[in-house]
Amino acid sequence: MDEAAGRTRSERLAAEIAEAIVTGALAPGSRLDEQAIADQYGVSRTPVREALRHLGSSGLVEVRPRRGAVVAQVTADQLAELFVAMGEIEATCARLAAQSMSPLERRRLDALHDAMGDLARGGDLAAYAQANTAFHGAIYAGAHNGVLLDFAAGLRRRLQPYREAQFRLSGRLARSHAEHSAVVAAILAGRAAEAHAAMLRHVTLVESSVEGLLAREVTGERRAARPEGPRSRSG
Amino acid sequence: MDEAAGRTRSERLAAEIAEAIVTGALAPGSRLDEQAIADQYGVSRTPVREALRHLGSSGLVEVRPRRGAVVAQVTADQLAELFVAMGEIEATCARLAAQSMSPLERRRLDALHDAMGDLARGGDLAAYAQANTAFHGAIYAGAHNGVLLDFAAGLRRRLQPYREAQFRLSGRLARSHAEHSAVVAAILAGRAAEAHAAMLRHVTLVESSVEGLLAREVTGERRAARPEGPRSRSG
DNA sequence: GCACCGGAAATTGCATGCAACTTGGTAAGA
DNA sequence: TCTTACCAAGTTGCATGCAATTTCCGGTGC
Repeated sequence: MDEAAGRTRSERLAAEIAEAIVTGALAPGSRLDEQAIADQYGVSRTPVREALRHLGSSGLVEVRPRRGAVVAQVTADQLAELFVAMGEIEATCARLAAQSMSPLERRRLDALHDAMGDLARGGDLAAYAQANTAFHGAIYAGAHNGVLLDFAAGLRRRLQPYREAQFRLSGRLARSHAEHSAVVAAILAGRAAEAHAAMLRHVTLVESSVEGLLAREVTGERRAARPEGPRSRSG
Repeated sequence: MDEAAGRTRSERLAAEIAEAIVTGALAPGSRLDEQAIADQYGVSRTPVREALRHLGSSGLVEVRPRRGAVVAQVTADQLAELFVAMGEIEATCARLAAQSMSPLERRRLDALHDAMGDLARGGDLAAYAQANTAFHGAIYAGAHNGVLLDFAAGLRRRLQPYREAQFRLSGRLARSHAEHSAVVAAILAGRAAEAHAAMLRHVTLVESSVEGLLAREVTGERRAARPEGPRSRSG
């Protein structure tokens, strides 16, 4: 039946709404009407409210007191900040991983990296993207720090839509794999500072390539999405 | 009178409960009975539930589905992870601050640091602790990254109880100020890598001094595992 | 004596209802 | 025509009530 029986309705709602957001089914800026969502899922407003609050504290939705919730509107500035933070956290995890990964973890990272080389040469975008998530996840885990792991995972989820777009660029796969090679080599050799630098360089390049896409999307976007309201975003 | 009039009851409740936790009025592990809290604050359970969920996602309380909420129980291992993460984030902010602080921000940081020198020499623990929060906050802000700022502020709040204990140690004030000097000098000169290293060293020293206190506190309450987890797994 | 089992109390999760606030639209006045 | 006041509709915040689950406690069997 429902294998999620142990979880509460609000948890399942939060998971479903989050899925709808990261997959793009709910566009940024969309209003999240409590009653409408409640009707849609056949529950009352109470668990919907809890789910929205939960997503609010994870940054996926923006809850404004007495004014309802909307799918988090990521401005260009905020996206840049997210990418910088992501890069720094990933680089930190890479440095810690170089210091404290177990031999088994290192072997697995190496094997995963090798397998991704085949995927990159084969040009399988979807498979590479999935393996890429596992690759970065392995490095987060290798840092042996649950706090950083949670933070990195949350950031990655928020950046998921923008990150996927980046792989559509031709030639990014081989380049991504080459950058990974530098990271893996440093981690396997235990060269912490080098692992940090290599990962930071990698994510910074991802960021700059995404920024190109974003510039087109944000500035050239038609009114179809209808952002909630042009609030003065001077900062 | 009530300057929090614009905020909702659940927000005020969250702030008050958080205050009670970080000040130690609510001990770690305490059960947080919804009805009891509701009666205590003269509200219904609904806003209490929302406040508890909010605090749950910030890490201050642990909410277990269908089993109620308790003040987050921080084990020795988790505390170590929190300090490591805090140190890495602070160091990252220091490096970014060295790169991107405005001249005004640098002057203000320098002035604050000077003022803290007087407080340290005067031995005013409370004033120094307050200024210390402002000092680190200035560096978070100097990184010009709201994501890292939020993360650092959240971590700092969770570590607040343990951090305060550390200042009670004699001689820590002068030592703290000396370590700050290295950080400030690097930031003002724009030496990013040096700022990173100096801040990491500073926070690591704070961590090790707190670990001594914690060892006594934790073992006094309940027999805990060895403070240093087995990093290299045998098997 | 100890483990196991069953029922009652307590507590959480959710549904429903109402009041307060926000918002969109309309009309009056300058 | 633009601004402002106001009113109505819609939405959120909160209180209350009920059902489901957990927890506690006493009894029973081994």
